Amino acid sequence: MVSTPGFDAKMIDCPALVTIQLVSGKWKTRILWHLRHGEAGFGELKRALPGISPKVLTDHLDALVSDGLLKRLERKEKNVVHSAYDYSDYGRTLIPVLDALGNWGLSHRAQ
Amino acid sequence: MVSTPGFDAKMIDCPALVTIQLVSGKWKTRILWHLRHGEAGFGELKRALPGISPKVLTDHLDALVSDGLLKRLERKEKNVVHSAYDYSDYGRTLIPVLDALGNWGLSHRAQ
DNA sequence: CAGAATCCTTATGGATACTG
DNA sequence: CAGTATCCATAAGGATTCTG
Repeated sequence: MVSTPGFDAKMIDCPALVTIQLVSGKWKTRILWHLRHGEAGFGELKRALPGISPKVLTDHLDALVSDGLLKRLERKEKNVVHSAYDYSDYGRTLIPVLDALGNWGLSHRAQ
Repeated sequence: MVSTPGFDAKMIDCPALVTIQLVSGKWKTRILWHLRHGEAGFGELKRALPGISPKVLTDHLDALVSDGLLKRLERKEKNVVHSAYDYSDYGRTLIPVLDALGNWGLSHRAQ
């Protein structure tokens, strides 16, 4: 898994670490970034992230759901299961922070 | 090393990833957090980060310097070498972003 | 479709002893 | 003091195949 461990005492020295832990992982920010446009299904995410394997996508989504940033929506049409992922209310509060990260990244690494 | 690879094309889809990459690493945010109070020597950092090994501290500092966030200051008193690390001007622009991360971490994980 | 199961490679971090 | 040099453990990520 890529999930976040419990609340480590060491984090007290560094509040930023708490947040970083939640979004660290090779594909987590890209998943979160993609979902800014609204929910997306497993397959859509897979297509949006060329190169990711189903196992790794599952790992990352599980971690994000388990950390409470995303919620999983399951719909059954007939006997076909379709699942989608979207921000939870809690996760949505992180978006401005992701914006701050993104803006810094753009202005300091672009060109 | 813990240094950041070149500018990956995939990052274009996710500007936040650019920033995250620079501060990902078990001790990087803690190092950066500590340096907010001003420069610190190798030994001081080591003491401030209980549990870190000299090799890992070196790895992380090298990465941060190589990514341009920190600068290394070397002073020779007699034949004794003392080195200290501090934010570069470039690195200092990241502080508000670290604050955003820290504030989110405090308000959403504390209690 | 949406994963689960397996197996495998490598990156990251760590312990310890040593050095200019 | 400020690191190097080694060797080691584990976690993170990946490729592939299979299934309800």
